Amino acid sequence: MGWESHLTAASADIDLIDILWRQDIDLGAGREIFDYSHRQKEQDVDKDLQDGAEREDTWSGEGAEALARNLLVDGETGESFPAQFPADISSITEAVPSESEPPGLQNNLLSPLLTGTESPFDLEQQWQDLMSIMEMQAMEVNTSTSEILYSAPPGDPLSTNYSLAPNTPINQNVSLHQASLGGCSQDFSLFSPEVESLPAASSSALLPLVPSNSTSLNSTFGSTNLAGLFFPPQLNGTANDTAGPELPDPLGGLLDEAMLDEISLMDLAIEEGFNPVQASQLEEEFDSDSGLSLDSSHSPSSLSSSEGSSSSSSSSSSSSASSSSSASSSASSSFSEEGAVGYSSDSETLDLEEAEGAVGYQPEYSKLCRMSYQDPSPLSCLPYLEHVGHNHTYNMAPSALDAADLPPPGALKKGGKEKQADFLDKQMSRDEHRARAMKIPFTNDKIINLPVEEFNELLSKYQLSEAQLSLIRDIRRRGKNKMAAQNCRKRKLDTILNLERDVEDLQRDKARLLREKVEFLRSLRQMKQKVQSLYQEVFGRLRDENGRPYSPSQYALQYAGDGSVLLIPRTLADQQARRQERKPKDRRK
DNA sequence: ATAATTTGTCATTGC
DNA sequence: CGGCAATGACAAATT
Repeated sequence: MGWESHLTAASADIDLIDILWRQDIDLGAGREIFDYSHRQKEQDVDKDLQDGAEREDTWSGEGAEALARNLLVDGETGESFPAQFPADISSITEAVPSESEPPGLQNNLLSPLLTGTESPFDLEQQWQDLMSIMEMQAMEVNTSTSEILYSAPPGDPLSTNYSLAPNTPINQNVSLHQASLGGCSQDFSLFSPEVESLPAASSSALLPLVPSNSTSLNSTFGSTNLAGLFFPPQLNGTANDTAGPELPDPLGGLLDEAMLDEISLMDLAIEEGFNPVQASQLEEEFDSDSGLSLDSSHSPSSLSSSEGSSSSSSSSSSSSASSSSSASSSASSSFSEEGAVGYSSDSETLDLEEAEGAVGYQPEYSKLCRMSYQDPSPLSCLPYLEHVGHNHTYNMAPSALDAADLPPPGALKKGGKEKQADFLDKQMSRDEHRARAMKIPFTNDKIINLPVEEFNELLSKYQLSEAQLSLIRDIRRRGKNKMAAQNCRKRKLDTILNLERDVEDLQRDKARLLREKVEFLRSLRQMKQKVQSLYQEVFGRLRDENGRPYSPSQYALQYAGDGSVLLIPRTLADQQARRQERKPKDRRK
């Protein structure tokens, strides 16, 4: 390969000569100064003559960058994690729809309760409305999780009902890490102490949670609302018999089908691996997993910082600072030498990976390794980086450079200078060859990277022909453009990485929100169940003037706004429930 | 040997 | 106007 490349390079050189001619002409250089033959000779010389000095220049910068890249690469491999996450999500989302199918199951589950205690519900209209809403939600929730959650045997309706409660509590323990339940539980306690007694397991689980954070739930479940919310579950039972399908959930609005699907999926996921208790931890882990990605917040800021205009980059900055410091420092040094000054800052802001990528000298890195030759180990490359840093010597005469350049680390062991020289020659850039051919008395590195003032000073120190001057100008122009292109690509890469990070962050947030939603729904479901049991308890203990129990089919309990509970005829309750239900629907539309 | 990537160069644009 | 950086496009070089 190497030889072939050489050949190609030779042909390319000829082309280059033509190009140079054109450029020279463009620049105004007289042909007389630059004969074609001359050029050919020069180029040939370039090929033949392999200056180590120029090579050193190339490598110094590149080598350092290459090293940096390796480090970065590792980091990137680490980043792969986030990628996994999306897959999980997708799988979850895909799975969701399937789960949504079995809504009936839940109804069945609830129905047993209803059958047992069903008819006797004499609830106020509000109660019914709330209940209906709750039912809807419960249905949805149940559909998603019913299968999993409700595995209780279909024994007596009552037993089944109660069985549900116990099951839920367990789930709560798992999922209920948030105070929402707490808030609910509190409400419950207010309502009636008995309720808690029924689902002992659930209540116990709930109680501890209660104190922590009930704000969200409380807000949603205002004192008035609470009654309604709680009861809905039971209503489900009753509603199923009477008007289950009819009642739309007011809360249902919150739960769109899509949402439900996701939730159901989430439920599955949670049940599989996400314990509610651990949920928070999991979330943290997720965040940490991003590791590379870091917090979403980081990314946006960093991007802006790096380039202002182009993109947002971000997250990497923080991470890069610590871990990459060593690598970054080396990289930065290389940068300065090459002259890609502009973006050194960017590289710093960026993660190691990014910085390296930006520098973009993977090939160079390999080259460096090759250069090191004697030291195949990657670590050996590091010393080169140091050299790179030192490359300033570069400016020295090429011959001196050659001698001093590579070998210093002790690389010269086997190969002999010749081999290394060959390598160096191969690594020399076209412009370096040209410069050598034209006998430019200073390094391309200087030509390219020196500030204008120093550059002019340098030129003034030598008497250079027009051809040499034009070549130097071209070298400077091309060199700067080369670095600009590298920076540009680096920037582009950074932008992409940052966008990917943002996507990962958003996916993580989405997953977290879904998890939280599932947990809330679960707690809500449990609360509804508790309300159901309470409702049954209360209703079952009511006696008419004759000491006989009220028929659930004829009467229902309704929760009044003032906190009182009324026993009203079923017909009234149903009517009120319908009225209240319809309004929310219209709003939705 | 070919396909895919990376890197260098040029032309253009805007500052 | 000249210089310079950024960037798209194309070509050469590498993998």
